[in-house]
Amino acid sequence: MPRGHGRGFGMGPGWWHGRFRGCGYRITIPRQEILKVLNQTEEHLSAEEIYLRVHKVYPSVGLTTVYRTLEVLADMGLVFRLEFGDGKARYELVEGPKGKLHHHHLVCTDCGRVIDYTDFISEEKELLDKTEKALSSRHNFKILNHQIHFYGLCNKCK
Amino acid sequence: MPRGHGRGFGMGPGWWHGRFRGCGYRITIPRQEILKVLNQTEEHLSAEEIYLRVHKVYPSVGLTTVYRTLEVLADMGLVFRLEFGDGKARYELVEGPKGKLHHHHLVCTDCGRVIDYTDFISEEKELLDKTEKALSSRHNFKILNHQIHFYGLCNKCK
DNA sequence: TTAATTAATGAAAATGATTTTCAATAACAA
DNA sequence: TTGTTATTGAAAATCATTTTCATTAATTAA
Ligand SMILES: [Mn+2]
Ligand SMILES: [Mn+2]
Ligand SMILES: [Zn+2]
Ligand SMILES: [Zn+2]
Repeated sequence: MPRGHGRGFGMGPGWWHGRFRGCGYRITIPRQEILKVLNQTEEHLSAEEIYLRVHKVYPSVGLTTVYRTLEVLADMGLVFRLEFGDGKARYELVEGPKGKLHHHHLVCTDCGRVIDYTDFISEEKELLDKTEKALSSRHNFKILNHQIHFYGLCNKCK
Repeated sequence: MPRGHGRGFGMGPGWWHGRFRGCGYRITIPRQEILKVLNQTEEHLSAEEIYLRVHKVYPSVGLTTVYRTLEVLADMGLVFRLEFGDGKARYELVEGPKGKLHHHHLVCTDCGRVIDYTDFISEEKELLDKTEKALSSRHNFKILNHQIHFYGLCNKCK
């Protein structure tokens, strides 16, 4: 198992410390706890849901700080901010628990359930790369990332 | 040119009348004007932008009605509601002006510009179909539609 | 056509997520 | 330890969207 960027659960001070310091950010309890929450779930949590979980352990942490921290983390490229159309933004680690990396989403338009689509068909990745390059040059557009959302009805709702 | 669903600009009462009646909806001036606005632009307008344009012609039409109408139109499957991450929803006709159909979007994270990506690579469509089928069965999920958003920097912003 | 029915509307108020303000706090470099 | 200043929490502000409710007007029945 590669150790370069690897990170498990009991890794001491947290792999993100260096990243923070490098950007001139201070390491604070709210920031650590918010990252812990994100690293402990497979869900796509809203700011308020994250707040509630942090709040259980550190009741002094406020919702405002959660919003601010999530913005910082998104700017640093540590978390993705996702909108599935239910009016609130949702967040997930770019490099999620169990080393989960880039993936796409199935969203149930009825109950709001979100399924990560990780069974990545290799052809898809290739085609996406090719498409990104074509679009990049055709529209003189520097593509940094992309999102694919499938909307429909989950097994319970259809 | 097929006439079945075809529609140009000077088509009289509007091709959507039948659709409305079929759903039990009444045909009103606000609804007609909102559809006109959407049919006259290639942009991805917010509710307020649509409101401003309708308001110029019919100052009595209110923003509330624009929101309500857009919801109806989305439910009817005549318009798509899109979120590009700037905090306001944007709308476009499913079957846009010049007969533009399904397409994807390039979004500039700096200036917010949205580019329709219609230069559709045929392989992409095929692969997407295949992927939809695979996901459908693997997750027992009924996929109704999908969105692909590429985020990055446009020629002016990079 | 006209009257009756009721969907649709507009204004104002309410909502809910997110952002801003600002004085107090705490991280950390020296 | 101390000084500097980034970060914080609470409260207020903002902004898009929704709800409420009395009025209006599209459609239907006569
Ligand atoms: Mn995910
Ligand atoms: Mn478009
Ligand atoms: Zn569902
Ligand atoms: Zn731009």
